[in-house]
Amino acid sequence: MPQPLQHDPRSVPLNGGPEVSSVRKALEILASFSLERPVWTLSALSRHLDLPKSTVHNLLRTLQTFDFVRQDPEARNYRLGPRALEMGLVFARSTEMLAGVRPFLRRLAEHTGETIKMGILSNDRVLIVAAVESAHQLHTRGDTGTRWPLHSTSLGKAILSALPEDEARQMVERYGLPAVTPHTATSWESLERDLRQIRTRGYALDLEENERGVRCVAAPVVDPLRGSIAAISVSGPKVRLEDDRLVQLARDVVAAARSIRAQAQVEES
Amino acid sequence: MPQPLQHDPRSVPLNGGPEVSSVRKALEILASFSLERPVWTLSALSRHLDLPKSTVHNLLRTLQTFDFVRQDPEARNYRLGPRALEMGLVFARSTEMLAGVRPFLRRLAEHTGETIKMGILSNDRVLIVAAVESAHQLHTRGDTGTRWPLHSTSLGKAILSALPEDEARQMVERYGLPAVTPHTATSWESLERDLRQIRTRGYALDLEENERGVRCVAAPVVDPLRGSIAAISVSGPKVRLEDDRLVQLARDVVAAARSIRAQAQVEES
DNA sequence: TGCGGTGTTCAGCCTGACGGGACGGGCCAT
DNA sequence: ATGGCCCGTCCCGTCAGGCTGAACACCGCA
Repeated sequence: MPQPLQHDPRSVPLNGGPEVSSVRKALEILASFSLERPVWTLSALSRHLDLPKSTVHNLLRTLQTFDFVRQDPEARNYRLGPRALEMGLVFARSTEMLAGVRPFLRRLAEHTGETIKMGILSNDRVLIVAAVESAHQLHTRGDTGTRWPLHSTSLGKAILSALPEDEARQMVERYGLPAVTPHTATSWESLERDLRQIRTRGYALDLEENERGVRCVAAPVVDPLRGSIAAISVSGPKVRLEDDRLVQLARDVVAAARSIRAQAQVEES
Repeated sequence: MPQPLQHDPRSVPLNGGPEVSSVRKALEILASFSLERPVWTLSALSRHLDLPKSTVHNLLRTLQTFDFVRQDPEARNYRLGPRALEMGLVFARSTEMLAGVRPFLRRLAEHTGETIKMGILSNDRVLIVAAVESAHQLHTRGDTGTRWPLHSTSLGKAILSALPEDEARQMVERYGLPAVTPHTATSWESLERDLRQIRTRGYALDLEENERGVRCVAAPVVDPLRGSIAAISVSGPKVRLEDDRLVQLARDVVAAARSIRAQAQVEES
């Protein structure tokens, strides 16, 4: 069963130049809080990040004074603080494309009956920023806040397809191409062939590349001014998404992506 | 005209013990990004925080590698990155009380016809975490992500009323009691009298204490397990919120707060 | 062609972050 | 009770590494 990604201390991108290591450690602490593991004890963090307890303690104390992290008074364990939410809200509301997408996603969900997700690039993976779940008994989850690999998901591939090729390649190789299912592309060459197709036809497919039995179609949403790139997808069980329906869904997704971009442009006033 | 609060470099709470100063600086950078000022240049940050440009530059570089901050490739200015959103989502979805409140707020908004807000404590102020705006032509804004003083708002006072008295006092005095309008309580003693009343009757009023012509009623929502405290409010123009209607609205708000708490408890499974 | 604005780089000094180790308190099973 | 084990907290000596000021490159404007 594929899992959304937890923070992995190894994989951190380099963008040249020296870093402030104490800040890096503090950010690694922050990044450790995920949907799957929203609560940490000091010692667990210390083991997870392979840092002495006292170091983690110092950093946590500093994070606490800003309410980025909070300590439960009795259980003494740590979780994110309201400051985290504040930053998220500021990001969301100051990013034009994200501001008014929900209605579009909802409409697409109603029209297709399947789960709709929207994702953006975050640290070499796709972060789900908005989702509307299908009403069907059998459906894919739409968990906002989770992160997934670029190379095994339709959202990821859609985003990659809209990126300059060398950037795309760097990102993919920084994270690697693990075989999530037997259908996952595990070499840049095969992925690259896929991306070329995606660019010409305008949408990306995921045929059980990230989870057995699940198919998806995604289209990129590019904000021409300021190069931020998002993607939206329709996903569902293979039994409902046979080949010919997939083509129809692709059309719907591409159309929705276009109208989101159009609306974002209008709002740039 | 009252403004939501920007980050103020001076006012930062102390919780005893030493801090990691480079981390503190990095967090001050993050906290500088607000709804009112979501984009910064390096030099502006350096002036704002009174730090050398090279220092800010180092810190920004580190924040960038984790996608907490992004630099626009051509404009070269900085804004928050997707990682900020991720943290916000993790916080929101791992905080039981916040998970399913929107329907309650929407219902209350429909029933009262006025703007509904929900706020939590963040760094000695109230952070608006969710809101539904009134459909009336004339209405108060519901800007999520903004922060307001504790002593001059109904949300703030409702939260204070649910806190141990000494904690409440510390928070208020850390921030100070500026006179936002002529009706604002400017001494702890007068505020304290107000809080006592709030505790006995269960709701807080704001009679033009934060903005001329605006009245609000708020009730606290306490999560008994794990001491997190929120509040919800109804706010609108004085002309629609005369004395007797306020009493009715107070009843509605208190009832809504109760049902939110009840639902949160159920979900603690 | 300068001037004021931006962001970036570098190297040396000295601070202040780091981490080992000691401490105190719950909790559980012995 | 008693020990073991986990938790978080504290302190202080050491020396890596963060901080900074100055120099630099770039851009747009006058």
